[in-house]
Amino acid sequence: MANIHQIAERAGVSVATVSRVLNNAPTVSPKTRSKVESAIKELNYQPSMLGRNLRNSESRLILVLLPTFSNPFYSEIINGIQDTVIAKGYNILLCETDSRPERENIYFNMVKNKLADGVISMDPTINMKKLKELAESHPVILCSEYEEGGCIPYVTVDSELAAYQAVKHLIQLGNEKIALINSDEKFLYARQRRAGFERALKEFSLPIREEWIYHTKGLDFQHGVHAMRMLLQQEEKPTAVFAVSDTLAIGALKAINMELRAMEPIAVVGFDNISFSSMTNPTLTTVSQPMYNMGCTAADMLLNSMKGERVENIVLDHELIIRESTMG
Amino acid sequence: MANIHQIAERAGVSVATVSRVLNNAPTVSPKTRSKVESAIKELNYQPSMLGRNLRNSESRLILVLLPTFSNPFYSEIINGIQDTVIAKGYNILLCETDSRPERENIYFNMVKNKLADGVISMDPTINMKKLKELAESHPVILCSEYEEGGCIPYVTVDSELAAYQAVKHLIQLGNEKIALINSDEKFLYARQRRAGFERALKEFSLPIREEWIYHTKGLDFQHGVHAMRMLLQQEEKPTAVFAVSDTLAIGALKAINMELRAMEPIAVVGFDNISFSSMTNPTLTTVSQPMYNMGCTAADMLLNSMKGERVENIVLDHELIIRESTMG
DNA sequence: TTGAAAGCGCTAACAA
DNA sequence: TTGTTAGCGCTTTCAA
Repeated sequence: MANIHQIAERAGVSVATVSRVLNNAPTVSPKTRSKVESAIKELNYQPSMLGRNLRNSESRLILVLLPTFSNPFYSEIINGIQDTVIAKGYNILLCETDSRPERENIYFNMVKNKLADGVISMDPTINMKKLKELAESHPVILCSEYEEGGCIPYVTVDSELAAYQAVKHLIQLGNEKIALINSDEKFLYARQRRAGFERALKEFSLPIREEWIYHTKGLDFQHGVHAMRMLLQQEEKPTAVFAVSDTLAIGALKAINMELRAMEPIAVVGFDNISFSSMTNPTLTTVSQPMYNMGCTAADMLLNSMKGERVENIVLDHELIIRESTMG
Repeated sequence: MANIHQIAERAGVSVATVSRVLNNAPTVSPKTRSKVESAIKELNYQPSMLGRNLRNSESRLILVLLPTFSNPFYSEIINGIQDTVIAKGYNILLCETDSRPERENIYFNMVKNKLADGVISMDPTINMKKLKELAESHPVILCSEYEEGGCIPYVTVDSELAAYQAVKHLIQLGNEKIALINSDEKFLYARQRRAGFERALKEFSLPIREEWIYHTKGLDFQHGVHAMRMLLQQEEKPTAVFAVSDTLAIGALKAINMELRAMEPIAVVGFDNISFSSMTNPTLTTVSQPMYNMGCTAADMLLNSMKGERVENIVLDHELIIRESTMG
């Protein structure tokens, strides 16, 4: 692989001139430019990012942190991030933390080391203290999960409102016994969705019954299956369920299908509108988050923040998608 | 952020010595070492990857190419790759080509630019000519999709055999009218799975009927739905379907559920064993590919290849997972 | 056991 | 308009 000196030599100019051509500096005569350009072609030269990055003290890499690849919710967000940053000449370093703190450290060091220019975190399990520390000296954006009253800019949806509307929908269908399948309430979104759930129940003077609130240990389908089984073991069974994630809701649907062949159907609402949610039987009523757009927005915010601009928090619109799982 | 000079100054040694401590060189006296180490601690120093990478002419980044994030098949493979390379001090640069050639170029240039040390491609739509060119001078491994008789090492499963076994399973269940939902046969795996499909039919003297072979334009659920609808419009309907991807099979299941309430069930077999496949109703019989293991293997092969070792192609075992969709 | 110095490939300030 | 040169932060050779 040729380097800039060889190009300079071949074109009979200095390395500075080659660099100018490479960076489209306006102060190069057309004649010189074309000499350099042919040398570049002839030697099939590609400027080294390593050299450029060191010199410019940037890597043009964006670190994207997510807890797991296996929840399709993240896939669409990543699409949005990737499309946006690529258009600006950046790339993404996708990092699954798997909720393992030692991984977090690796990634934070990459940023401190200038191996990544900024961070978008979608990981609810992240060490917020360390992230805030990082954010003091490096651009960081939170996507989806955020910190209330924190100093790191975020893009998200109004989880409380969405949950409220989802549960209200169940109530208006005539359900009075509504269960909640929640994840761990150490996560903000979990607390918010629970709050929305409770607000709807209170508004219609329905009691909040702890035995109908189940906390899962994760978001995999299997956790949803397990949660629903637990709920179905109650003496008095709920007639409807709100699950804080489509993956949990789909697991719940599965459990209902398996255990309740002859019983009255149980209405189910999920959250996220992952593509699989229209493939289940029945199809899943769910809260649609604008995942792709959320990714684009997070990326834009980060790029702006990297330019030194102040960025504002953004709350995107959601939508309740009504499908068969709440249509009897 | 401190640099190596500041550490050297603080510790009262030369930068060479600091570098030696950083790299655990054995020729540093314990006393000097501890002086340097405390300087590092005091200044909270992290060596810059950018400088190190330039000097060593490596980036410790592995480029992973995939066509799309939205097929969960890839998620598990990526998990395997990531776990393996992280253990060796590498990270992955995950790149969705979206089957867009201009993106491919960006990524190939990153490798040529030394911004990535090697490539694992899982993208069937990749420009194989260019990839081969790249592979002449850089480490490249193909994962899942590969080139027969090509020179790039690969890890995959025996698609033909797996398809044969899947279809044989359908035949042994008594099905004589078996449809194939295939993707575009420009992909090797599609041709191989079709070959396995045909081998099974021939072995049992069943005719191969073109009207029961449908080629989709993609692997999304919706393509499976559409394909199944087309098949159900045939005068003579198949009694069983083999789909070359779980996503297509799940779409097919959906179409069957929607259109056939009162009809005889149609048996369905998929391919990949994605986690959704046990959440459908009925659960999906499918060919399980060892996705995580495939990812680990691809990563190991690449790391070996980067060390200059010769690597052999590897064909991993698959397994037919029989579930409700072929149990009447 | 340690240090001085060259150099990885590039950009940019300054000079001409 | 172009060239010279310093330097980004690190590793490594050579010499002491």
